[in-house]
Amino acid sequence: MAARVSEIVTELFPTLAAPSLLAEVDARTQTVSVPAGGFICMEGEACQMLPLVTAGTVRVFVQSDEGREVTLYRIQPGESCVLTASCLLGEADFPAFAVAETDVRAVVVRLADVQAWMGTSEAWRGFVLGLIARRFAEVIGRMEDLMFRRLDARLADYLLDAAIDSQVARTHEQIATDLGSARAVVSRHLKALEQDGLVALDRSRVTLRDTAGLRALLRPRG
Amino acid sequence: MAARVSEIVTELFPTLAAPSLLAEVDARTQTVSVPAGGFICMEGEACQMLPLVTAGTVRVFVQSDEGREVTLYRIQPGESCVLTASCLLGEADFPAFAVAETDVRAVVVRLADVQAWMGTSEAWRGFVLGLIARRFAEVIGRMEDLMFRRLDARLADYLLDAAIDSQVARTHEQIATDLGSARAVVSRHLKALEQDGLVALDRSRVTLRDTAGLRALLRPRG
DNA sequence: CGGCGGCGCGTGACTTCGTCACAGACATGC
DNA sequence: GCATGTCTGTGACGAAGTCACGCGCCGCCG
Repeated sequence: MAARVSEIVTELFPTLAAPSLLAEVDARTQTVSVPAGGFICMEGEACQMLPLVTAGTVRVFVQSDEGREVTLYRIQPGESCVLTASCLLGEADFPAFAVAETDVRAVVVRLADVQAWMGTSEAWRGFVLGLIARRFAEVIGRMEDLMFRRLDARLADYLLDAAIDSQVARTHEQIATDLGSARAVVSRHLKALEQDGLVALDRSRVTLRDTAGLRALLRPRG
Repeated sequence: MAARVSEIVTELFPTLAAPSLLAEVDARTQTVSVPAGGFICMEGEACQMLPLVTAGTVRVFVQSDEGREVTLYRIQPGESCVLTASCLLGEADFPAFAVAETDVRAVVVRLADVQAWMGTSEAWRGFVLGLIARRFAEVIGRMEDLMFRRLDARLADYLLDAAIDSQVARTHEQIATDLGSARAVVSRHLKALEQDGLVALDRSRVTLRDTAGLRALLRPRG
């Protein structure tokens, strides 16, 4: 089964497909599973592993003392938890929470290997640095979004983005934590959208009725 | 004068003090000056240089279309613009603005050297990655701050931190952009603090009168 | 010296958003 | 059907951002 790891990596992480690195990967990593809801990393922890996600999604978020949350980003297959990476490499504590949203499979690389490969593999270096840079930019973009855009614009954006077949199968609560807002506020905005005929509301589901109308709401910073 | 660069670097960036690296630094870098108010890097630019700041401070911030700003962090002597670094290494665009707050001097390293040294110098690698990791954590912490703490707590924090000899020589406008708020709001809060006897207000200056009282305001997430 | 213009500040009116509380609607299992 | 927990709707309120305007201080210039 060890050969399988490099195959998975080659497919999902094409930039890592350098022969010498893949041999190392086969020899020195293992795969793990985390069930939906499981914690990957907690705030303040010192990380010891770098997970390369091969299946499922991980949500990374910060949380206030009172329980309000803001989602920073999600890790998809083919990506990695760069916060973990930056903790490992910079010896800082993890500043957020990461939980599996679905069942997650990942190839885990040990701290020592992460660091060693930074020196020995051009491909590995480019991969890790690229991830960190893109995430950093993404988080800053998210911050701009949260600070400067009005909720109706962000909500419209979110709905258009999250819709599958014009349906968003989420509760107002889930939408609120993704947007960094509060459930009651999201409910009110959704109600307003419904009254304008842009969406239809059901329990745990929003159906988009007028995507052009929704797109018209994006303007503030869209 | 070339020998001087490695001396400056040794003093301000002690973790870079590896002989072979310093020789490279002497041979391949130059120093630059930027006057107060000068732009270091603009949003959307592709960066070509990595500046290691040796004197002065740089403010890195995001800006809304309407002109509202949020300061992400400041770069002090001995630090570097890690956003630049992450752009360089990850080939992403710079997602914010960086301007010199005071006259700034810096040693600049060319893109090619930044990348080459990542492979050849352990010290360089540790330096760059450490900077990125700490900044990433700092920005996330800032986001928590902005999202979850009330303005009076953040303002008290800011005043205590920025005071020199119990004086903060800034306009309400400057304070507001640092806090990611609006001038009018800051004015109101400062007025309230004055009425509670915690500060005294003059044109372009806040004088702290009761630091213990100010510290008592920090509690929400402090 | 007087007037003028820019900047910094104070303040009121209004909007948006978060918080809290509570009620009703729906789902599920018994 | 009934009970319980989850999801949603809504009103009241407070915190914060927006907009507008006026005032005082200061430097400048005629």
